[in-house]
Amino acid sequence: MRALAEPIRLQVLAALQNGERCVCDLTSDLDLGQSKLSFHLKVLKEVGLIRARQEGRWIYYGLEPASLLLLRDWLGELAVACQSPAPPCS
Amino acid sequence: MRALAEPIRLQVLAALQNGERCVCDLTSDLDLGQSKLSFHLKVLKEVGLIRARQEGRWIYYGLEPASLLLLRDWLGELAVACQSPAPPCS
DNA sequence: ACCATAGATCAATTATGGTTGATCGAACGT
DNA sequence: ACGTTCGATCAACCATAATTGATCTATGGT
Repeated sequence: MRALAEPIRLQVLAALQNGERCVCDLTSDLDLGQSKLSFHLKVLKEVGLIRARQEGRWIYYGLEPASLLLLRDWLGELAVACQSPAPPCS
Repeated sequence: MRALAEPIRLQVLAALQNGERCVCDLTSDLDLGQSKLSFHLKVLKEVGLIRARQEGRWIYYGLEPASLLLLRDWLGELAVACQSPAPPCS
């Protein structure tokens, strides 16, 4: 969850929404320094939100649908039963 | 999204999962200092994830289902179209 | 073998966000 | 009107995370 806190990382996820992209494309897409982007990609990869695939000289990053759906379902469950009446304060 | 970054705030959301609770109950539920809890409640309220309702001397906090479902749907959309083939790197 | 490029990593700095304790305001009871 | 309790707020401190520039590794081309 902390991984979603950073605006740049949300941009990265949005940029990967339509499929894999290599790092060099992402740097120009999002207009970011190489080091900065690499840092955020690492954070996203460590928590399992994205995955990396090396192909020759380039590395393609893509979303990891399973973990996204996990988060999605968790938010859904929160929203289900939250309308119960308040218990009286002790 | 930044509001979900902090572990304590996730605990608060979980504590509200089954309905409203007043601040005094939350402090004992989560074993938190009053000041600390108040700070995190403020953050969650500012982004619209929870709402406050005053009843006499007490204030009851509850989840805001609409915003939770909004986030939920956003994660769902991310996971839909992300399996497209990677465009070749320029 | 050599050079160029993609990308990761590291150390130093900076910025951001969380914690703590004290104080303040509002609502209630007597 | 007074004391008490709930909860918000503020200022000072502390911790964590992001940025920057340089360096390092690996791959591919010539």
